[in-house]
Amino acid sequence: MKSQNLKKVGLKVTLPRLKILEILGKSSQRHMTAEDVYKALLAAGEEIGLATVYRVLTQFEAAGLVERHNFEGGQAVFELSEGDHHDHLLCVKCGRVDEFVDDTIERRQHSIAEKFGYEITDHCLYIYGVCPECQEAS
Amino acid sequence: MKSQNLKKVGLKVTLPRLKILEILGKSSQRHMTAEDVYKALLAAGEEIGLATVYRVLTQFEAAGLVERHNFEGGQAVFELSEGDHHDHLLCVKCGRVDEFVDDTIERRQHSIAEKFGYEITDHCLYIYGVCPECQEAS
DNA sequence: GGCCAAATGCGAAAGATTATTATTAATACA
DNA sequence: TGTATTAATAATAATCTTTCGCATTTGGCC
Repeated sequence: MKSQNLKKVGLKVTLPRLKILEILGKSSQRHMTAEDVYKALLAAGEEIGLATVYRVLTQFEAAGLVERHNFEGGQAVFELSEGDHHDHLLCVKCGRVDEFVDDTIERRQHSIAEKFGYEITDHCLYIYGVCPECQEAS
Repeated sequence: MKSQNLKKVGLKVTLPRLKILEILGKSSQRHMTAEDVYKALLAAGEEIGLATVYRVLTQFEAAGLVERHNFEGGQAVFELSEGDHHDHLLCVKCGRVDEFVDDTIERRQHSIAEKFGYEITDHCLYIYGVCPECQEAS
């Protein structure tokens, strides 16, 4: 039950929050901008303001329910957290996003942070490139 | 000579461009926002508009003279390219930035891109954490 | 020095995100 | 279940970053 997730992190169970969680979970794109979420809500017949979308997404991020990514392009994208950390491959032509995990890289990151004396709070790796489909198309 | 760099990439040698290159090279911070550069120019007595700073930095990026990074925080930061690719460690408390290179990670990235069929155009790795000084302070 | 394309300055505009405030809804608890 | 309390929402305005448009200036070249 989605509402349990909200209660667990100390957020009131409200319609906008439930709907936004639902959109993030059901949409065919796992990575959505606030604007994408807003449009999806409108398409689903929900009258929820863009400001609320931003506010809710920011709260979800603080609560660890979603992750925010600053990909190139000026707009932040949000993705439902599912416990599993992963990194991203992004197509610069079509915007496609692939996910991957690499334990070797993860371990190296930790040893680098250690070497510099940092306590890691977060880390992200973005590989930009041209995906197979877009290579063929050109 | 800085002006050689500009000519080489097909940009006219103008005062704003030279001054911006100079700021990027001389400033104690290697990583500056457009606003930082603008303020540094003012402090140096140069009357160069913010719009010009953005325009010039974008051209420099296209020409490969500088790199733009989308760190957390909404503002892009720019750094003089010096041929050497490197990744970044960022302190979330004080904003300090450290640089590092790790060949193992670089190689893994390429093999991951290959596995997914991507042609890499760019890649960046940001590790966020608390630097040694900020750990002591808290 | 003078011409022409390219670059700059300034102000306005666009785009993304956050703040304000009155109103509404959810929760706790009688 | 009804009500008080408190937090959340809507709507709009504000802010912040970045870009655009156009008149003016400058750099490169003859």
